[in-house]
Amino acid sequence: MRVPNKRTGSRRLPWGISDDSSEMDAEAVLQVRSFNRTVAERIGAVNDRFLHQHRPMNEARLIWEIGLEGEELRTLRVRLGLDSGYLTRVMGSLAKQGLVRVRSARQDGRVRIAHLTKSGLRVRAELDRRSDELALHILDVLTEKQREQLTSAMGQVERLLEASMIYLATEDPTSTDAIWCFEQYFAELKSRFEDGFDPSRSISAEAQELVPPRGALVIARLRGQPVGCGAVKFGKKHVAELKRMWVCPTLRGLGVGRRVMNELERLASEANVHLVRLETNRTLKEAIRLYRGAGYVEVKAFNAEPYAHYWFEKKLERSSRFLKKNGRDS
Amino acid sequence: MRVPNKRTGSRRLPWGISDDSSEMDAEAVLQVRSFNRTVAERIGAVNDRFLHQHRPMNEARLIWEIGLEGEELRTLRVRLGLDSGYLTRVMGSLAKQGLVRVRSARQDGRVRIAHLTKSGLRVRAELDRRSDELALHILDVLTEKQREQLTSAMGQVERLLEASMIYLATEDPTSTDAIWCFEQYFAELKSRFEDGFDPSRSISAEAQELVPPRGALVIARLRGQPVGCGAVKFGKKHVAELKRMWVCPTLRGLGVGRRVMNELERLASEANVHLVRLETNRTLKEAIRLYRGAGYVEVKAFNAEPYAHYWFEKKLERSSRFLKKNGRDS
DNA sequence: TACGTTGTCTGACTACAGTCAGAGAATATA
DNA sequence: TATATTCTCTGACTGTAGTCAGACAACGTA
Repeated sequence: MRVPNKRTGSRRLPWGISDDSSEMDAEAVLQVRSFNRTVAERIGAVNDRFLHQHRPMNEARLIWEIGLEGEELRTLRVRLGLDSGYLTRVMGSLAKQGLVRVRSARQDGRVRIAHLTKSGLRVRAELDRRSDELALHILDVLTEKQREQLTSAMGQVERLLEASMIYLATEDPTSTDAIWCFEQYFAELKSRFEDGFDPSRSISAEAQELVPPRGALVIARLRGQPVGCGAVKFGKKHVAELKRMWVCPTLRGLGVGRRVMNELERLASEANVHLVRLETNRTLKEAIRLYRGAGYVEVKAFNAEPYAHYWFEKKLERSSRFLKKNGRDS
Repeated sequence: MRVPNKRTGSRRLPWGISDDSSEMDAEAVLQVRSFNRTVAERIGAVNDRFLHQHRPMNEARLIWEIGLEGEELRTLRVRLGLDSGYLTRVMGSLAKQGLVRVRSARQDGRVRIAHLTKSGLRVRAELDRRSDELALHILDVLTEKQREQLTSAMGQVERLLEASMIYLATEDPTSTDAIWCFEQYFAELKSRFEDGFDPSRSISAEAQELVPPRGALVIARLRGQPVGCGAVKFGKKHVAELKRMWVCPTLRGLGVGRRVMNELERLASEANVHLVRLETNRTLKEAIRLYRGAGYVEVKAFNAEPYAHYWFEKKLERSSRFLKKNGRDS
């Protein structure tokens, strides 16, 4: 796992939030530790035994992930993080038990596809059932009110833990993931703007403008999947423009946009930018709130972007803060 | 693990709460499942790798559990649920690494006691540090507000999951655990009553009165530890009395008292009791609320208990509910 | 057509988790 | 004093997780 890397990676970002990690509430740390111990370790172990009952964990995971429609081995390998030789063996064991059948793909003779047999599907349904049963067993003894409290608290913990697992990286704007993010972004603009959105009418941000030294693209990821992005174009006279700020709808309100923006500002600052500007559409209320909250102030139009209603800018403090932080943390 | 037993055990109790488990909110079940998957499996696995880094899990657990003062092997065996042969081997491995020293106990030459050496203590401190670090890493990228939300939600989840892990059993009132519970109960009365509490002045409930056919003692346990109790004395004319209702202070408000009471009522009902009575002191406000909420109504004093201010009673419905439920669930 | 790449499979490992049967010493009990 | 019990230790297992190197066929590309 990349936990240590992720960690040092996050440390280097001067989000302003990690500022006080040394003075962080000791009670909070204790609560998280206690939670880890009680829930992640103890409940986790009980879960495994109860759910998989006599079936090796990886067999159960595979049966689950193959799903009803079958799945390519290479996909499974990546998704479950298994060694290719190991996967072959576990798959062979499942095949010997008559739970899966593996065949080559039509289009590409190299890739192999696993399907669940009928009895494989039965086993999968059984896993599903036990999962339900475990959940019911937990809820069973609680009162209605407690159940509501528990599920809502669980949802919150999940969401915030996921937030803490999101990490940022500067990436190539021509990668498939980058293009996917841009598509999501455009699709959202199109659906939200009062009169749609046509990228060709808007001010461009070509791929070559989003790589050093002309700019940068930051992608936020959760478990390897892209969940947000933001770009910056370094212009003349120490001025830069923010572009394509997008966060996956299900993960909004968790500060991802803020983190992306801070990272873009950091990159701009490193590129000797003194002023960051951006324009936005009036329908993007969360974004506008984000900008204002981060210290952006409204100015009059500095370009002719047809879809924009507001123009913002923010002076970057060129104090020793960033340098000091980078020096201290890296 | 005793999960399955616990489950059927809990199913047999007509708590009135588990009534609707079949119609239980499907969303709640989905939320719990999702939580189990995300938190218990994923985060749990990351935890382990990160915390133990290259050290076998059981070695790490042992180092942790031996603690600063040392611990008897038999205690460790029970606490961690390890096979005795296996424990010897793991302990041997730790000894070979110079992390622990094992010696025989003075009083009893059979029992062996493990102590951490200096380098063992260092390793333990390192585990401790990494545990902190992991917590910090989770909190790191969150805003102050999110941190508060997360820790409070974590606390709630922990508490409610623990509530769901509490199970009840009818037990022998002369066991050390039963006596411990009574001591806790008396100690609490003594500290809360306006003029203290002296058990000898109060109406008795001897051990032999709390075993069938004269009565029963129910003990609530969490991870094997007693955390609450309640007793019932079956009297003449189909009348029973509730006694010694106590719940560990840290676990109040989770419905444990209610569950104990329901179980006592069920036992009374089985013993052909029609009316349950109890008396209580005015300082025990939660208990009074519990009784009223469960359908007990205040009546005039039916005994001369010197510490009582209120007397309550409740008619047990002798409908077919209990019988039907028992028939259906067992 | 040659060559590198991709995806899979095999063999040969290591290490940890966990179980079972039985030996042996120290202690408790009849 | 004889016998049972408690606690630990040893040996001999099984099964799962996980790694590494290399073989090989199918495919894409120069």
